[in-house]
Amino acid sequence: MSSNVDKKNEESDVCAVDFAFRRIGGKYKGRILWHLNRHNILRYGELKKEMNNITTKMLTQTLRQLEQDELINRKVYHQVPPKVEYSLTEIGYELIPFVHYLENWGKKQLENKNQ
Amino acid sequence: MSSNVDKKNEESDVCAVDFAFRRIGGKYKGRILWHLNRHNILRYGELKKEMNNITTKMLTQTLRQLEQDELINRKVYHQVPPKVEYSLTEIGYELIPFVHYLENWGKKQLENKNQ
DNA sequence: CTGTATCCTTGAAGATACTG
DNA sequence: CAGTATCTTCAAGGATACAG
Repeated sequence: MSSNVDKKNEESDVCAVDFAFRRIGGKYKGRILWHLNRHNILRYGELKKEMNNITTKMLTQTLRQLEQDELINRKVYHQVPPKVEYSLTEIGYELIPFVHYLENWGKKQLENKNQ
Repeated sequence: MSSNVDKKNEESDVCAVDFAFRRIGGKYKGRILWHLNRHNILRYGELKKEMNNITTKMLTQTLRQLEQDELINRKVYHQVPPKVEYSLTEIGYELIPFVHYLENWGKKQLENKNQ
């Protein structure tokens, strides 16, 4: 792999940007990471309430993607009724500074708009 | 505005995250910012080459959005043939640290994958 | 060279009903 | 409680032709 990376290093850099954007893109991923960071651990239902109006389909689907990309942990308690807890993985946690950075940037833009 | 922000501060925080994600979401925005930062100024055609396979429709459309959100400048030289230069605004430039953060994060994940 | 204008395809997201 | 399963809608993105 490193053989063809050498000549076109710029390309692989861009791919990394692209790769990362695909990982955190979509309508809900940023907000889910934000909430999970704020609460450390959230059950499915708790997260759904925080997300306000998201459908179960979208929430489940998005959580599965995040889990597959290893940005979040999913811990199932085999009880009745069931209990499932979500939390950030280390990799996911590494995105938090960036989420906060974006949040502050966004706040700044919103303030300027409302003046 | 600040009156109803007090009681539900968390909500406005999330909105800022959401707001920012919409600004830099989409398939090409991150990469465009990345290239503009790298080259300072790029003409339409140069940027198109850098972007590799993007259609004129998508490139123009995305550039117009970025311009409207004041993340980039568009400078037209009324010549024949025309010449248009794109560059980052100050606001857009403020997103660069975040693009780089994501880039490094992405590189790290890609390295782990290929091992 | 820097775009517009159309038409078309695809995938993301939403609504709703149902289940272990 | 924590999801699945379908069906539908809609906007993002792509292909192609043309223009100032």
